[in-house]
Amino acid sequence: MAKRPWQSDLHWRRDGQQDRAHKTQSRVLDAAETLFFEQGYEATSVNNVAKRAKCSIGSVYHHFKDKKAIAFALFDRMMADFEATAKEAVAPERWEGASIIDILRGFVEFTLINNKDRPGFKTAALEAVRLDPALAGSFPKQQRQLNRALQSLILARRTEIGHPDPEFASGYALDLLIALLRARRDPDLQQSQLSKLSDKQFTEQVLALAASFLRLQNTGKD
Amino acid sequence: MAKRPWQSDLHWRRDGQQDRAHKTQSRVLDAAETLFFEQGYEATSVNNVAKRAKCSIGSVYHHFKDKKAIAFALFDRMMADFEATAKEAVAPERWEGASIIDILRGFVEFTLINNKDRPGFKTAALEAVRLDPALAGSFPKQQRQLNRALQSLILARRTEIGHPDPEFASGYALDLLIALLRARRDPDLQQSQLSKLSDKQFTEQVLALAASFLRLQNTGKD
DNA sequence: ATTATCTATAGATCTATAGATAATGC
DNA sequence: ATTATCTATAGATCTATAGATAATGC
Repeated sequence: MAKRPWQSDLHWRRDGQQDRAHKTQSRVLDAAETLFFEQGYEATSVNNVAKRAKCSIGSVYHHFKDKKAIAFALFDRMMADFEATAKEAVAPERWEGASIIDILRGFVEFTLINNKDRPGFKTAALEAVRLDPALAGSFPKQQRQLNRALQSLILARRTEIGHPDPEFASGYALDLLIALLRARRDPDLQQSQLSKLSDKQFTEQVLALAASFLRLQNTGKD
Repeated sequence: MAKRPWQSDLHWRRDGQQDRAHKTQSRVLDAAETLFFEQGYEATSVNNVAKRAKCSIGSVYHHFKDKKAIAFALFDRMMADFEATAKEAVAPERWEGASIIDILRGFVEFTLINNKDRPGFKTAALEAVRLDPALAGSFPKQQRQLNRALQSLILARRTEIGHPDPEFASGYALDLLIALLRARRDPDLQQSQLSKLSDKQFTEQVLALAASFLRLQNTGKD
């Protein structure tokens, strides 16, 4: 496999050669993802991780050079997962015959599900960036790529857009959705009306807002 | 001074009786606010704090029972500052003759300035909540209060609102502004169009969006 | 024969205290 | 006389390694 740009020798991690090696590494990463999210990176000892992964501390250090390397491996795993999912999600053939609102709905629903399934997904990654500032660009870069892909899916349907500047409007509408999705997720914004809505209601509300901003024309489906 | 609900004996802190005592406590809190924000609570040693505050570690422990007590004192200070500022900001006499858009602009501008001046303001508070989950409600409660106060300022001008449900719309519009302000602040959302705008442009953009959502009528100010 | 796992522990922090010294303000 | 500050350090982690034992797969 080609080296990813965020990997380096600093991020040493053993190339497991046995089946159980891969399984242990996965268990360690799963344990770390949960604990780093719940308690933070520093508050989590390598012993905590080992215990939750049901292996010894020595085993952890056999697979990972040091504690940092665990965080870097989590970052790597998150980037790979994100890349794979994003690539599949924005494949043009997947959206043949779909309207702009269908695409936006797909994006919102996917994000809501992902936020629920893996709450620690991003926290761990941000930790890695703190440990090695050189990584700072990688994640935003990937998100920008996803955004651009979504935007070009939308602009391929620009006849639906009533806004005078479709380029600007489509980018701004995506920002809007991302901002609202985050606000809903944010634990200390639970006072808002946004958080009181069910997933379904939330989705419809924000889509209505985006549609009104873009001034989407009804394309005459059924 | 009356005890605040988030204070308790767990949050022990010496009642300084000399001038320099108050100054030292402030220096310690300032140092901690910065360091907790930059490196996180666990990664910051009490010695780090003492050094930045230009005092000894023994002095820190003279004023604060333990490391947690520093975080709690920061939380306390943030709550008090927030309360004072919010109370002044939403005083009805301050907004006599102002339109809804003036009020919203005031809110956005204030938040932008505060985010810039004290980036660690809220991080430290969130740390305290993690250390004592019983605090979890206090901050959202205060924000809700501010929101309600803003909302009632807006609803006092409901004749400007064209939206059929002013109660819902005004709450939702505030949520929208808060979400967009956060997205702009979020360091790993720097890819967005939101972050590319200047403060001035950003303010006008989000106000236009809120105005369009509320369907504000021009009240005839030239 | 190689790779993965374990136990035990050295060495490096870091928190919190003890005890001595200096500054304050009545 | 009281309060604030300092230095020095005990005791409790926590990271990372060494060295022995067990499992894998050629």
